[in-house]
Order: sequence, then structure tokens, then C-alpha cells
Amino acid sequence: MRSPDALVTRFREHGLKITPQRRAVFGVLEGDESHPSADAVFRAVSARVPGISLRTVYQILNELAELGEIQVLDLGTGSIRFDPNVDDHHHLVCDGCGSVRDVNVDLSGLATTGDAFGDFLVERPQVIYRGRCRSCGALPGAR
Amino acid sequence: MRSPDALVTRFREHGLKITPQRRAVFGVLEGDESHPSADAVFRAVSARVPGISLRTVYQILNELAELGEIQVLDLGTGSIRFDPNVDDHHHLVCDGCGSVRDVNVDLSGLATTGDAFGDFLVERPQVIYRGRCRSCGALPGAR
DNA sequence: CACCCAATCTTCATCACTTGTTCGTTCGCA
DNA sequence: TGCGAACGAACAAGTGATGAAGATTGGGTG
Repeated sequence: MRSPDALVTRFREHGLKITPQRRAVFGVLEGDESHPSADAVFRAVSARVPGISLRTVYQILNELAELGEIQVLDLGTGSIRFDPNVDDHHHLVCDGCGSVRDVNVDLSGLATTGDAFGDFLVERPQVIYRGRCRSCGALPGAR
Repeated sequence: MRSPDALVTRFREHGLKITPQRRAVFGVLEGDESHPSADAVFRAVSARVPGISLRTVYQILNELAELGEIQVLDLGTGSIRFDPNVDDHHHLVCDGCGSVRDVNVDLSGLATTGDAFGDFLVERPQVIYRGRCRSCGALPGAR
């Protein structure tokens, strides 16, 4: 995701208006590596723009996704996660607390064609490393 | 997943009763490679046991999962998928129609520890190959 | 073979997440 | 500054999955 200023420009270019709500979402997402859910973004944004509705947050997040500024992730944690990091990378998902972390691994050796794939056209291989983060390490497993 | 007969034995061993509903679910899942959703199982089972409730199907599927007889998959297709194949394997997911296919690839080379993982303990690396199946190959993309 | 109790099934309700709709308000360019 | 298009807020719907409770049934027992 680009900087909030660049996003302002980009939104204007696409005929989208710049509202305090949008600015606030831009600001909250900038540098956020926590892979927040819509609700988490909503709570963070509410501190800057009291009274904003969850619906509006969803709208803005979907707009950002459509512009390719953020990535939409369904990692099976019960809610969709949003990732301002749109570079090629993969994710660690903690079964204990549901937290998500980026991980950079070289998958160039990963086959995406061959007998096993038949005529299926692989476009986006995705790796989800499920396990336990440090704080959930020893604990038994309810999310 | 074992054979329906073996499942009957296994359920009895666990103090679970054998009902027509359970037999029907066993039968439907046997050899099923379509990775059905709960609703798909429900529809298939309804042909054998008219009047069965969706709630009961969910219950039986969860029991099978707890016994480790089937795998529960959240592949981001909107609903949970159930897989009688519990061997180590991965999945092709079609962005077009949401269909799922098994794929056997050697992932022994896939790292699960190292600097990139820090103190995160990877237990189940999961690979989802997203792309297009044959019939959706050329078509544009609504699911 | 009928009985009985726990287990199970069905029905209804609830919950969490996400999106559709409507209407008053606001943006932003002229 | 003003106007039209776009937006935000409130409300409600919709989907997938689970919780609760009363009616029913499996299957060992007398």
C-alpha cells in the first residue's frame, strides 16, 4: 500500500472523494502489520473519527482492495483480514489466538504444473503456515 | 476415512449409536472426492434419508472430524469443506466455480523453521493452489 | 419381545460476519 | 458559492454455523 498522500491522489484520480473517514482508514493501515480484521480497523479508526460506522469501514476497505492497494485474506480465522503488504509473501497463522504474521519464503521451487495438476491452471499458489505463536506456544488450543 | 463398516465399529467403540442418518452420511462420504460443503452433504444424504435436518449433518460431520476420519477445510470458498482423504496432501481451488481437487506434491523441501519463522512453531503447512479448473479456464471470473 | 434411558434428531433461535438499501449530508469542481 | 454526484449512517437482510430443548429412537436388558 502506498502512503496516505499517494492514496489521496489515487482516489481523486479514480473520481473518489477524500473524506475524513477515508483519510483515517489510510492512516490506520499505513505500516500496520497486524493483518487487522474489518472490526479491528473499525475500532482503530473510531479513535480518530468517532461515530464512523462499521459499514463505512467495509466500504473503504473494499475500495482499497479493488485498487489493489491492500490484500484481502481469508485465512480461516472467522473473519477476513486486510494486509497493506501486497508484495509476494505468505502467512503464519496462530491456531491459538488467530494472529497473523508475514513470512518471506522462496517458493520458486514449488511446482505449479505437471501431472498432479492436470489441466488446472494455477495462478496464485498460497501457503498458510498454521501453528502457534510464541505466546500461545505451550497452551492447549481453543481459539 | 475408513469404510462405512469400519466407521460403524469405531462409532460404537466410542459409545456413539448407529442411526440411519449416520449410516447415510458415511455412505455419501465414502469415495467422495468433491470436497463437499455441509450443504452438499445434506443434499446428497437427503436422497437416502428424507427429512434429515441440516443440523444433524453438521453434527455428524463434526463427529467424524473429531475422530480424525475426515478433514475440515476452510479454503475461502465461503463455506467449510469436508475431505474424507486425511492423508497428507494439498488442494487446487478454482476461483471460477469454487471446485476443489486434491493434489499430491512433495513439500519436503518447504522450510518451516528458520529466521523467517522466528519463534513461531509451524505445525501444519497448508498449500492452496488458486487458479482455474478446465471448465472455468477461459471464462472471466465470478464465482 | 417389550421396556427403558441415554443418546440422538429435529426445530427454533441465536450468533458472527458481511453486504444491500435508503435517505440525509457532504465533497469538490466550476 | 452552488449544484449534482457521491458518500456516510442507520437499518435490515442474508449466509454459514452453532446453541438449546423437547420429542424420538437405538440397542442392551429384564
